[in-house]
Amino acid sequence: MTEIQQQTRETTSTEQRAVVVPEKPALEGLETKWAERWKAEDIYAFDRTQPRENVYAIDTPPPTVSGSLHVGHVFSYTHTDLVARFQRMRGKTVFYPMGWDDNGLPTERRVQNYFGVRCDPSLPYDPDFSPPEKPDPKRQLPISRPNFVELCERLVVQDEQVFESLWRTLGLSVDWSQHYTTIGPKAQRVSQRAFLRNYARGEAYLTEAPTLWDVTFQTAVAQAELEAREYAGHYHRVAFHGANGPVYIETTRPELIPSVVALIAHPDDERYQPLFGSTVSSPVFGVEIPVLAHPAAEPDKGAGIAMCCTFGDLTDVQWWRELQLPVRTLIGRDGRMSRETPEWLAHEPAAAAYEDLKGKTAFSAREAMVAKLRDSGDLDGEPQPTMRMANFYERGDKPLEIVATRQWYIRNGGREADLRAELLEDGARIDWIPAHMKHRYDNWVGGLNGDWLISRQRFFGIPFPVWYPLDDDGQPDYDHPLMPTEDELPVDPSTMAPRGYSEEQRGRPGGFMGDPDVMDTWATSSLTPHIAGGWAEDDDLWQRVFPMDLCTNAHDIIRTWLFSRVVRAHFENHRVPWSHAMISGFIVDPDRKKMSKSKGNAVVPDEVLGRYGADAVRWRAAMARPGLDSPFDETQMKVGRRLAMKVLNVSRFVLGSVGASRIEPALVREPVDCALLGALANAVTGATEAFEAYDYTSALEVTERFFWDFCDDYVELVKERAYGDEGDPRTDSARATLAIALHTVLRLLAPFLPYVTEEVWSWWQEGSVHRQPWPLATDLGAAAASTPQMLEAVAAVLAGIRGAKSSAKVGQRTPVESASVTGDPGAVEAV
RNA sequence: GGGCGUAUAGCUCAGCGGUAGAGCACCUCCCUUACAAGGAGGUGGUCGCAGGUUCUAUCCCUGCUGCGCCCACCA
Repeated sequence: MTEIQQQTRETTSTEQRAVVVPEKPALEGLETKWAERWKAEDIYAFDRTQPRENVYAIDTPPPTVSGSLHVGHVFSYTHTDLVARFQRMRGKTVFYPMGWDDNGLPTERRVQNYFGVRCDPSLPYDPDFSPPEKPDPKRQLPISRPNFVELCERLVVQDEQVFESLWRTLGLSVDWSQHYTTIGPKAQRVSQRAFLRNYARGEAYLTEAPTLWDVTFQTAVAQAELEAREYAGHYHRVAFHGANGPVYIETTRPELIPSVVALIAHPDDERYQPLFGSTVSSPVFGVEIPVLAHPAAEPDKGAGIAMCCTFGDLTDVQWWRELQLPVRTLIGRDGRMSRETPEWLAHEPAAAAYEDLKGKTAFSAREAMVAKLRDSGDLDGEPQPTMRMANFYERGDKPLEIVATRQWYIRNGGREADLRAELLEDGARIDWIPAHMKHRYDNWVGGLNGDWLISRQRFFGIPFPVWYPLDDDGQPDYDHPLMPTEDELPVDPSTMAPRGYSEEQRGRPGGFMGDPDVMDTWATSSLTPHIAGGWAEDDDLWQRVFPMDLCTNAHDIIRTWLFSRVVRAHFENHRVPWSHAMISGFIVDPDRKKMSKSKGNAVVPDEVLGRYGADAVRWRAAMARPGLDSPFDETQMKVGRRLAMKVLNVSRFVLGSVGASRIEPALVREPVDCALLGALANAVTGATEAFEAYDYTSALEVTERFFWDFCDDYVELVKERAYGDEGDPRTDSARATLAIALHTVLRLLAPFLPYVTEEVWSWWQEGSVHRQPWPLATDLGAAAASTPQMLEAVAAVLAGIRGAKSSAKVGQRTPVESASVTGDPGAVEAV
């Protein structure tokens, strides 16, 4: 326990102060009242003078501020907060920063829609620009990149205020002075510094390679951002012409026939063995192409022989690489067929046939191609409709193309068995909650098929701190990039010149060009421990918070955020960035479908918080165990609200009617009182053990069980005795027990119901309940060693009497004339 | 196709070797001096299916089925 808290403990347990209980206690208004007080008094401030062993550090996912939050977010952030509050009361100073993920494509899209603009990097900066009064989403106004970035920065500030306000209302015990953004100067410095170090150590590299490409956003996309979706298409049975007759292949993408580089079948496939080594000519175009063998060809798929194009899919990439085939790219970055006739189609009849395909989208090129195949008689039968899975960018709505482009990568084990094994070992060093979530990590790392692509052809992001020298012809030399020193960071190569060059040399032969790309947002958010923890900038802080104790995120971003942080810390710090990973499930709709704004089934947090109050929503969140999906059900919020109301009312009774009795365990003498404290001691122990194992749900259940029994049975039972005269040992015992139980149970409930517990605490205690020490069974005195059996027996008698009254259909106030209690506590008869 | 999880009262979930528990919902009663956005009492289950281990299985093992998620799947 820290010194601070030891002092607090003495203060609260000895001081007697006036008890002020409101006439009509209510939940309404508690959020505003206490959120303001917590902010003003800095209740959740991190104490950076504490040594590492007294620190509990949390890495929290920075929410995408341009998105919208739904109750799922509210629940999982609450889970983190439960742990934070428990650890704080256990005596740790909690490092609990909040970040906003505000860079990247989601922000760009929101700016486009919000202001009705689009970025055109060819335009010059307009210092007097102001966005259109009435945005027309159909006619987006083209603006310069600097103007566009200004709008992004303006909008995220607005969005971040909304988010912060929601988190404060929810009662997250974040230290807001530690907050960061993924586009801010600190994030820029950290991202660029880490990148420079990755580059210097050979972990980051630039290369030209086939890349998954989104034609809508015109940017490269990483493996982690893929989503396989069903996509309707047709199988086309198409004839290639060999020396001994036609060879039929089946394809869903006939528009790629002009870029075919080989036909490929399995080496053991007897049907095609005679053709291996020969050539066939492509339909319509008459291009001679080889027939080759490769084990990745599947004999039972389609015709068993596939056309390999550069590039139709990832198998094509594999064949191209392993069989050293030429590149015949036709689909460009805009998703359209090349407007130039490529050299391999320069001869007739290919050149004439290609004229009709030039500049067409993949879709219309397909139609044109099918018509040509019909004309030439190379289409066998009619196209057969089929549903297949295709790769999409998770934010896009057109299937990805594969385009050869120059991109920055960070090694992640996708190409190296040794590194992959090390990263799997890292996963095993993390304590996963729940444990089975480690499988997700292992599956992902084990299934990587390439390094991590971090460059994006977008505008609002952290630029690569890189320039390229231009040779005498003005061509960039990508093999000798120019880098800044770390103390120059952050840099923007689009507005700054590299050392030794002047701005006039930009784009000139013998001069330089800036790298035009930005980093993907994961390349920044993979460094959240470093950004928040002051890596390489505030070493004193860094030493106190890293490695962190806990990372929390939902299971869908194990493959992205969690894994990428492991990669960066592996290279930079040679260790895992946190000891524990607590994985949240989703909040799903009543049909168990994932909530999402696009499906229209997302529940807006403000409404729920307004209707039931933050404590009730937090209570419901706490009922969802780590890793388990939980259906949203509003009726359950009422239960949380009822608990919060009960806390107010029973506290009002204990403190108001009975008086602020002393918290003196020595006064507790009566057997029933001792039994109550015994039950409380069990609850304290149970809740503590559960919380230490990150099982906040069980901690709540144990606490609630005690609390309801306390209210329903014990309080009813001792009312009369508690109303007695002070000085009567029986009365004093009852009152002390009530006070001790309330004093303890408020602290047990504080992580779950921060508002109502704080409110009640303020009626009779100094300071914030959230800075109090977590209760210990040993604080309850000798009486707490009693077993709760006596209480259970009495409760059973009470239940028997109540049952008898209920059967007799009389009010519970009705006096009992006689009751007989036998050794079997269940057998109670009342008249 | 591979992996992971899950299957218990109408709903949400706990239990995990000794013939079933909670909350909600439902029914009944009670406006009781902490509490009607309450209180009290009660109804309700061959614990997915089929085998196996065991004196005993909801719980352990095997197989199957349903559901969910992740991955793979563009010929």
